[in-house]
Amino acid sequence: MKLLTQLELKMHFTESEVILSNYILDHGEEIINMSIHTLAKKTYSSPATIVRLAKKCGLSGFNDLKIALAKELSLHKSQEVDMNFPFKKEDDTSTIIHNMTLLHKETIDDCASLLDQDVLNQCVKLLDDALCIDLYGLGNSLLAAQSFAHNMMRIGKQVNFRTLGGEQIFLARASNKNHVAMVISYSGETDEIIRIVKTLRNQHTKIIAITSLGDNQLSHYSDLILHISSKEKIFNKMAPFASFLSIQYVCAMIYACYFRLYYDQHKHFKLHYDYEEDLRHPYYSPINEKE
Amino acid sequence: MKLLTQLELKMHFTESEVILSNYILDHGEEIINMSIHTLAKKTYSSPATIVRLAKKCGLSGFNDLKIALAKELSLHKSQEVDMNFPFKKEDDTSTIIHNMTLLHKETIDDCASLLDQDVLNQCVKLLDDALCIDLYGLGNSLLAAQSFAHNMMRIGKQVNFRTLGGEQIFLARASNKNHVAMVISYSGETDEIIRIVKTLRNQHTKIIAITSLGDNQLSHYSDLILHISSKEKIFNKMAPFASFLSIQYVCAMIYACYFRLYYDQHKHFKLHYDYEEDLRHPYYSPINEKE
DNA sequence: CTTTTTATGAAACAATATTTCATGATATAC
DNA sequence: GTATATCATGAAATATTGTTTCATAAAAAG
Repeated sequence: MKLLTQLELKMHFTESEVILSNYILDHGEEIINMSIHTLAKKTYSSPATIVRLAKKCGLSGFNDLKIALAKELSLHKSQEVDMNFPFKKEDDTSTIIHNMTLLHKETIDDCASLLDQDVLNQCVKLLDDALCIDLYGLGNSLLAAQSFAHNMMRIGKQVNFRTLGGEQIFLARASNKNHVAMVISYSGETDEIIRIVKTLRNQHTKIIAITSLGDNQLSHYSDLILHISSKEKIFNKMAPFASFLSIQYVCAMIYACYFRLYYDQHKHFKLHYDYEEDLRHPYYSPINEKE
Repeated sequence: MKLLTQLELKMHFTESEVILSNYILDHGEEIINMSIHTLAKKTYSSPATIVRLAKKCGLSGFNDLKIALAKELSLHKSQEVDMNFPFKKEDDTSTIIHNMTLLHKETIDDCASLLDQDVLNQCVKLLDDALCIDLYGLGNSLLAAQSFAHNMMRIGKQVNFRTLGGEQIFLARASNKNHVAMVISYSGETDEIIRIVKTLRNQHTKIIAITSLGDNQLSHYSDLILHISSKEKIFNKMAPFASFLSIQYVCAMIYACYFRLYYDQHKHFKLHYDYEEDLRHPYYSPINEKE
């Protein structure tokens, strides 16, 4: 049986053992860095009593108890983080890192469960057939999708986007039925984005939306919809970590599935992680070149 | 940093420490029930060497090492994905999603274990004291850090960067001892980056490097070094997913810790996830305005 | 009221961990 | 090439920490 469970049950515990077990339950992490004599003093008992308790719990001694405690406490740490308040003012660096790491992993899990395989396959098909792929989005949304554009271009598929404010509408006006537009917007209700989507519709451009769950105008005008995590509220108090990561994740999945179509063609390419190699040797090595 | 990670990395380890660390990695659970003298005998070393290794890993001694080991081993190991070949040509969409999701989560775990709390705290202190923060990096590296710049600027801290090719060197030349430069480069050996870092040194600019593990020129010239996962090889066959995510993760941690410093000042701000709200109402609500 | 059982901690003891220090190896300076 | 400094290392001394013994006192049983 688990140590912590036994300490809670206090089966056949004597008076001083009850005091001791309560102290251990209340001061878990501290005990681990305490000597048996210190703990004896704090609980107004003795080393002998502590060792007796440890043995009563099926352990060989106090050090064994410490290790059992360390193991169980490392598992017991709660695994839920509030996406809108990942940490408090009083939290120390270690807690912040822990919570922010969890937030990242939770976001990924969340996005994975929202990802519709069929829609993803249809998106990849659409992108493959497209003459031109155009990205639309504001601020962080477009930023998160830019690495997707870079990746696609590396394997020879053109992806266009405009970063200058207000210029995306011109890209939309210049598109046609052979284009596929990827429109990224969390709310799916921003005026500028809706204006763009309406324009795209007029041009008969195919539209893939990456947006949060629920009905919104963007979804209404789109051919295919890929959902991203909506646990992070629109008015996040800190920063749009989850939103950024979600978009990036969905784009990575699209890319991966697209890549598979041309796996043999590209698997021998030397693709450098951050363009540094590309900057040294601006052109990719040809497909048939030896590695 | 996690103990097991450090034992694997063997940074600045001596010969006998390497033997010892390998033995510990191979005999995890056994070590926990072993005395320091027994372990010394098994590894043909001495108690002194073991204590030295423990201290080198930031622990107080052998018992502390045992506890750290117990904690880390109790956390079950997740499935492993080859970061350089996350999926095969024959894999179906569901497998690709599964593997790519794991790759993302593994990368985050990996980065979390590589993150040095003390260095992070020092970075935040440096950034807080800085008159100006400048970002340097090529391609994806800079892209991944741009959302950091946006987040920082939202809470009133100026962060500069240049995206036009070759222009970053001018930013470096214009910096001085009151500036802090964040230089992001996976290899830490790209000519352009080294040229920039040397310039920054001449200008007495403080340098924070975000780079992969191991000695590289960038690390050599930097004041503080934050490491990112190096499991993804430089010549990744598919796309620099892990590299991009790693940089973004480290930047998110810096931002979160920086944010804490001014928690009260900013917690009532309405920070929108993707600038859409900002575009509607270009100016933040003042601090004292009711929510 | 005595005897037995039980709980308990002080202290002696044992084990385990840490530090010191001498040694030899290696690198660096002269 | 030699002198000097630096480093890695383990034996031994030392310190710390954990365990056991045992005397005592209180409670329960006879």
